[in-house]
Amino acid sequence: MPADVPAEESRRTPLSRDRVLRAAVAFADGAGIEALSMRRLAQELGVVPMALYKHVANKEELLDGMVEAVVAGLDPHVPGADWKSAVRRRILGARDALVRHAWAAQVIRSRTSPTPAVLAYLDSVIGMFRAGGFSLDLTHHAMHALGSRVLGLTEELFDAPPSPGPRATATAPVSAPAADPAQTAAREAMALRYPHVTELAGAVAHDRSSVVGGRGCDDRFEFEFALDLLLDGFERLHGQGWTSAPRP
Amino acid sequence: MPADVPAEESRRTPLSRDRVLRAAVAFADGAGIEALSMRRLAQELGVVPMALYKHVANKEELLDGMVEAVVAGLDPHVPGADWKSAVRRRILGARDALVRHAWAAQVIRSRTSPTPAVLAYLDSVIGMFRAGGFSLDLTHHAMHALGSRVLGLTEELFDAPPSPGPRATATAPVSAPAADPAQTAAREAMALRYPHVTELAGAVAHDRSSVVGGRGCDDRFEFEFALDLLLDGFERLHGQGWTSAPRP
DNA sequence: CACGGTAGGTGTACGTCGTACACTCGTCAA
DNA sequence: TTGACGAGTGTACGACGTACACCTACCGTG
Repeated sequence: MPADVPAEESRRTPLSRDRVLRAAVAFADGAGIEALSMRRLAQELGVVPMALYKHVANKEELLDGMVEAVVAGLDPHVPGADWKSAVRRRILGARDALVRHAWAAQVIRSRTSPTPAVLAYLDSVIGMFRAGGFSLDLTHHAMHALGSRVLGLTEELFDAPPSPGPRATATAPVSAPAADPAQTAAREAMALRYPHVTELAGAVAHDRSSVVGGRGCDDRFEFEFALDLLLDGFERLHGQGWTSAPRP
Repeated sequence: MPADVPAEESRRTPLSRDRVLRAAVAFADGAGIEALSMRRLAQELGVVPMALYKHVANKEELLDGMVEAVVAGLDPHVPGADWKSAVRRRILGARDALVRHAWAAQVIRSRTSPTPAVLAYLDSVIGMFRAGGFSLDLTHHAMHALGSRVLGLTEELFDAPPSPGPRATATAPVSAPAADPAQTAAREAMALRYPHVTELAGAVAHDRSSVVGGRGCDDRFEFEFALDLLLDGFERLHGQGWTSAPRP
């Protein structure tokens, strides 16, 4: 083992949360998410494993950060068009990102609550429906129906906002460090940052308390809504003798 | 440490692959899939960890077995009806099972190739479309469009059948232990067992070799097919002023 | 009845993982 | 000059999956 390298080359750029995240994304892209461990990542960065913990709290937060990095990279918004092509392009753009980073869909699904960039993305899609004149009601069910196609997020997406979410303040660059009344402040900040998500979350009586009955929005209804929409579509196509590639 | 218990109570029912699987499912139902480890499961069964390996090859196979146990429990087939309500009821039945076992969707998605029971399930759904007069073409795209709603399986589902799948023979109770010509035998056995899946897989030119171009069936096309079906549906509903709960 | 094979349960051990905790060191403000 | 502080280090612990050698109770056969 060489005792002491001449002091150059050994100390590279001094590491940072951003560099850690970027390296993690690159590593996962190349070697797969299951190969990503704190130790391997540290090795990749030429550093001892524990050094990473000065920049991310733990592996969970590392994964959150990786999702943020990917989702934040989605292009801002498509030029003005009807809601339909706007939504279409936005979602296809998101899909492209998830195809580029094969691990991302799985990781996003595994997160217990959405990260800020994901919320921002959802907010923009909801905004497109609203701008197209969709009712809150229809927008809500449409979002559920799109389900995993709107990125890779499952239907339990809308859980977090109304809940006492410690995540939103912890991960987001919102100030509000602690204390009790600060929570309402955080809620307000969120309403400003994600107006459409907030509007939707507020308008819908999302009572998950009763699994079976429970008026308002239950998972079952959303599932059937999407299922029937698809089945009706199949029926229509079948009826008119549809065959592949009707669209260029 | 008690030297020697009176010899009763200590040796319970003698363990078996089935008992291991059942215990694993029960444990995951109760404690969550992330809490399930070989050691914990062994403890739950009052046995030393390595004892499990006499009944399952490794943890991967344990998870496969758990999926099998859940999926195999789906009721056989609904009484004769039009394709639409048949498919509908079958899928809702599958969904019920996945709701009962919250871990199942995630585990199914994580499997690299479908287990026999999953194949059988798919086969039955495909069969329903075919019985309804659907073309192979439309059936194929419909299955992709249903995507995660058909259980929890992703779109890369149809990879395995045409590939040199060592899994199909390894996991399935098909005999054919090894050797080269046995492979075609296994393929025939599969065609018998899952006729519709085989038909579909054979008819479709599933070339994943070229990600971008590649005539035939590419992921991108399937994604857009489903997306457009949904968007068209939304447009129609929006146009006719749809509001919640039009169906009982 | 003795006996050897075998299936099923055991014990020990290894390498890997995430990460707690105490440390060293270089930098910069006072 | 000092002393606080933040970034990187080293050591250690308790999980995890599982390889491998072992024991042991049972079996059909001689």
